[in-house]
Amino acid sequence: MKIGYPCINHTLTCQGSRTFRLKSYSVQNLIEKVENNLDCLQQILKYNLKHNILFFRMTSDLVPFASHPINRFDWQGFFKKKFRTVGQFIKKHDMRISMHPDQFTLINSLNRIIFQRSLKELHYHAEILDSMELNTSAKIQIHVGGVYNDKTKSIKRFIKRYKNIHDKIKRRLVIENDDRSYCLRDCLLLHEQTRIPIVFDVFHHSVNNAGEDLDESFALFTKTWRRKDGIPMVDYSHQKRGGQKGQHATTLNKRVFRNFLCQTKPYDFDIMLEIKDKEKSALEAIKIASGDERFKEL
DNA sequence: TCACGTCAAGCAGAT
DNA sequence: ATCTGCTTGACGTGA
Repeated sequence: MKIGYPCINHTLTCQGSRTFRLKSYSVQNLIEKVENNLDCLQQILKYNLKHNILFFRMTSDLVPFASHPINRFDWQGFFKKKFRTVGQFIKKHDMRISMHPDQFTLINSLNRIIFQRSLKELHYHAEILDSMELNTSAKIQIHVGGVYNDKTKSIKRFIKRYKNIHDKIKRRLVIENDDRSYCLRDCLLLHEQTRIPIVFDVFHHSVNNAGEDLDESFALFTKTWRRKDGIPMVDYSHQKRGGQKGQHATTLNKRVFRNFLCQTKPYDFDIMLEIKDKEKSALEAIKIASGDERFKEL
């Protein structure tokens, strides 16, 4: 069991995920920003290592506009050494990495152009992880996509398109149950046809499910991961106190988290904490988990 | 230095 | 019709 947080670190002063406007695009600008982003990533990873945080979701903004037609720059070649160095650090310390392309990445879109754009975006994510020479336990997680008033058809469209996707993407792609359209049961249906592993989002499941309790859910989704995929991944969050239904919590509720660890005792998995205060909650979670025999110490 | 309009991209649900 | 959330606000112009 490893515990982590997504994308940015609020303790460090470095500004990660620095991007710029399309209007100010230039190769010079791109190089500058990528350099900054990679430096910042390195700082974050160092911080994480120091604090026993061995799971991290890298921002999709490492290379701004990488999948946009405006980009004709060979950033993979230019930054080859730097990506490799970061990757070596990750591997040396046995860290786990994931990425989460944003909501515009839709394999099952009705619009073929959106699908094509999404492939490019996925390709970009795969290139990042490949440049770091990480194995296939480093994953790219997406949601199933839109429903378009016909879930059955939309799932079928996903499966059909998935089958022709390049293996470079496929070997890293995992799907996550979401909070309104595709629940765990839908993802399992998709898994049967595609063998895609499922990232289980605890919070999404609590608001969108087909009646499975936590234990049943874990029994089901953990089976979708094979050895080469690494151990199963879980996105963890809970309801923001006093906030609107579905809003992510701003700080970790320790009692609820302790209870969650207790309820899932029979299973080993890595936890991505989707809590607004990021590394602060990760540190709390690690404190709580450190008594747990599943938890991985340095 | 700071305020604030705007930023590549889509969908669903709430208002 | 318009706004909001999504994994993360932050860029950059104009005063």
